[in-house]
Amino acid sequence: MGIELNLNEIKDCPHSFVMAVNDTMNVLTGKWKLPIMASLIFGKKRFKEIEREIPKITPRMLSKELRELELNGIVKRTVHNSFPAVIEYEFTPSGRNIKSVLDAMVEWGLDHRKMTIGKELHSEQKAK
Amino acid sequence: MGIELNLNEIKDCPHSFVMAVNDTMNVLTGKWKLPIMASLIFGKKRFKEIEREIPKITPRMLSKELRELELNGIVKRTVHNSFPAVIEYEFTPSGRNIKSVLDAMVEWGLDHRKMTIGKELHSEQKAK
DNA sequence: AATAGCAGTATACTAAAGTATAGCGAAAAA
DNA sequence: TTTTTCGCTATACTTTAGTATACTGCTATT
Repeated sequence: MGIELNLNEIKDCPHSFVMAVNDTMNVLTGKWKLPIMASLIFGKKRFKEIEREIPKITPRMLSKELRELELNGIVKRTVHNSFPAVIEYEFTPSGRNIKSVLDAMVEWGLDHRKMTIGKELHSEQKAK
Repeated sequence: MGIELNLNEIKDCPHSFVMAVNDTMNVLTGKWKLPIMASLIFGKKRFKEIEREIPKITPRMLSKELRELELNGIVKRTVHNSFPAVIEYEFTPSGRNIKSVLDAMVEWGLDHRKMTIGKELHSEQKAK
């Protein structure tokens, strides 16, 4: 599978590929998405727990990003009907699968650093 | 390989993984990076060629994004000493390899759509 | 001689993303 | 009874990303 395109494919079917990449990018972009996901790797967490694990995040951003992740089907929000209500966040199955994308990113990223040693300063990579 | 973490790994070595993911995200984020890369898939291109292939891009953005891609070691810029000078952009080897990340994104993206049919409107995914 | 193409840059602007700070209503702890 | 915790929201602000429009110096074409 993949984006291996010959000249027929590029005329016939790349639209769904482009959409798929866009969907994935939508899930991953935003300053706090990855830290939030990292904090959910080991299981359910409550709002304040996540907030504590990500020192500089504001509740506004955490709330906003969690809502997006929920809308996009990455994270499931559960309200337990106890008093006071306990609310928990966790990955959906599909959300957990995004690890495969992160794996590919880790692999390429490490490789890329190896291949570019001495050719550039990686500190400049952030200097946009 | 990958981000498969046990409790030892998460204490000892995740920093390089996090940096690797960040490097990859830096390469992929920005409205025009993917279209530009798509236009370079089949080989070298000149500035104006790329510009023509991406109808709504402005020369300012094209210039900026190409410069970033170059700084990040994804794209190579070559000035041929003909008159007038012809300037060409092409992938570096490492840049070409990022296809592996895009493949993973296509795969997850398609899968994710299948898994969430009926559960959400994908049009909402863009509505941040 | 005038026009068009190349490879961009300059300046000014709008829109989107992110931050800072404060506060809410309910309940539990001190 | 005051304070703290939970799970957020509201308002205002700053910063970053992207757009619009014009222009440059050079060469080639008409």
